[in-house]
Amino acid sequence: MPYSYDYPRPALTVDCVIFGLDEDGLKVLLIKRGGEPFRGCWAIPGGFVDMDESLEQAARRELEEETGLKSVYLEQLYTFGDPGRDPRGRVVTVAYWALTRVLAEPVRAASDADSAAWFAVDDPPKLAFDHARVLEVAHERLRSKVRYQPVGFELLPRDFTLSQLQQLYEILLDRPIDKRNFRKRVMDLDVLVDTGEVQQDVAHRAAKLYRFDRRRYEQLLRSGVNFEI
Amino acid sequence: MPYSYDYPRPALTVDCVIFGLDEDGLKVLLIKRGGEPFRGCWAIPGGFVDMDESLEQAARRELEEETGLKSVYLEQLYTFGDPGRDPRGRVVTVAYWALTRVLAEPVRAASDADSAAWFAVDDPPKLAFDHARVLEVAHERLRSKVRYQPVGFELLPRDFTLSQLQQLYEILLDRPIDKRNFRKRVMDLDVLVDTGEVQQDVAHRAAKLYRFDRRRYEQLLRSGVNFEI
DNA sequence: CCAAAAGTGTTTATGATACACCCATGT
DNA sequence: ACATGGGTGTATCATAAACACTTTTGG
Repeated sequence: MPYSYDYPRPALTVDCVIFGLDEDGLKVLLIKRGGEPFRGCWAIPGGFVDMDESLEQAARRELEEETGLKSVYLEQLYTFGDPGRDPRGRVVTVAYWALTRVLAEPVRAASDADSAAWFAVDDPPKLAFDHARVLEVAHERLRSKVRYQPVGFELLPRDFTLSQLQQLYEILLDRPIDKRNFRKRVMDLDVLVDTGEVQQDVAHRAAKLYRFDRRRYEQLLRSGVNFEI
Repeated sequence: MPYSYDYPRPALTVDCVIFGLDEDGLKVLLIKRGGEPFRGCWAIPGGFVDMDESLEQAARRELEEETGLKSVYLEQLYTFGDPGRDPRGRVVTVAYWALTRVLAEPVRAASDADSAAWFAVDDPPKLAFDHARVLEVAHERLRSKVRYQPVGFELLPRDFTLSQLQQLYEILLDRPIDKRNFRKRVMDLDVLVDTGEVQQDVAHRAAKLYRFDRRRYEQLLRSGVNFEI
């Protein structure tokens, strides 16, 4: 092999911080480690990068292997590489993050992990490695991103009410939002389609169901529209 | 060594996209490669991560070795790791970026590189590896960051006039800015100190010189002030 | 006295915020 | 009929944008 490198190399892993939402608030998907080190400890799902796959492919593969979750839109978060972050030696990890619908995606314990479960982001268990820091960085990123991009739709069922959407934003932004102003802004963004359906089985007036129009959103995004909420 | 990893490992490098500014506009610092592959080709400065240094330390070290530049504030940009981005085999690179004053920092050709030089960001030479893409991502990041954080001060001499600052923002944002509105906004941010000095040797009324008050800026940033320009 | 950039306020337009009541449905 | 959340409009305030002339200095 011409010009091959022959240095000692750090090991390379990927980790996936997956946020979800249920009635109680914002959740994060963790796995219980089946092997050493930190056996039995909760951790962010992830694992080693194979030589022939891209970083994102690796993240996607590990996520599915460990939690059963697939087809989420992963975004690169940050690369953590301080010496000493792994007791076994030098390990650099490229962290990804994503949003998903908790209820629509029941997680299963899978091959590499004892079990997987959702935890409140505000009150996570003790985490392996420097994963508490990774989670913190991901949570910051989510909070900052939600302000200027309509990321939240990924956290809701496909069809949702405006009140659900508002609750979501109130959780993410951690402040109450005025109902009329919120609806005005959201409808002005022009990225929701009215499904024509309404909520079922509620003990009050049924709310209209909307759906996020990703196509339209990407169109508007390219044309420079501002999606600040 | 307990629990040691024994997988094939990608090689790990760091790269530093350094932006500067001179009379002609926005510049980027490149080195001419002294070895294969891409010998003689221009590239973003960078190199291998040692086993005992952090990623940022590695970036800082490589930057100084190859260009003589030190003490810049590096920020992590993105990690590029597609298989095939390096002809020698699997190489993952963690890219950093920074802003610096071109004139205050004459670059020298250094050990690992034939030579270093500044190039117009809009018209770079053909670059090694996927460095054209890396530069593109860095440029996007700069443009998006400059909108809500006063990053630009790093590109100017320590003492500068409001017109210089405005020119800088016009270059970065690529649009003309109204002089009175710009001055109003900038002075309202309350992060400039009047040095009491004025420009020397200009063939017109001498402008006042200001200095960026980083201490004050970080204070305000923590207290949640918005620095949108 | 001319050229060249520095410096300075006010008006207008736009978008953000605050705010309260009636409606539809299930029990 | 009542409890529960769904749905709607307007007035006010704050911030952003548009805009033109006088001042200083060196040549």
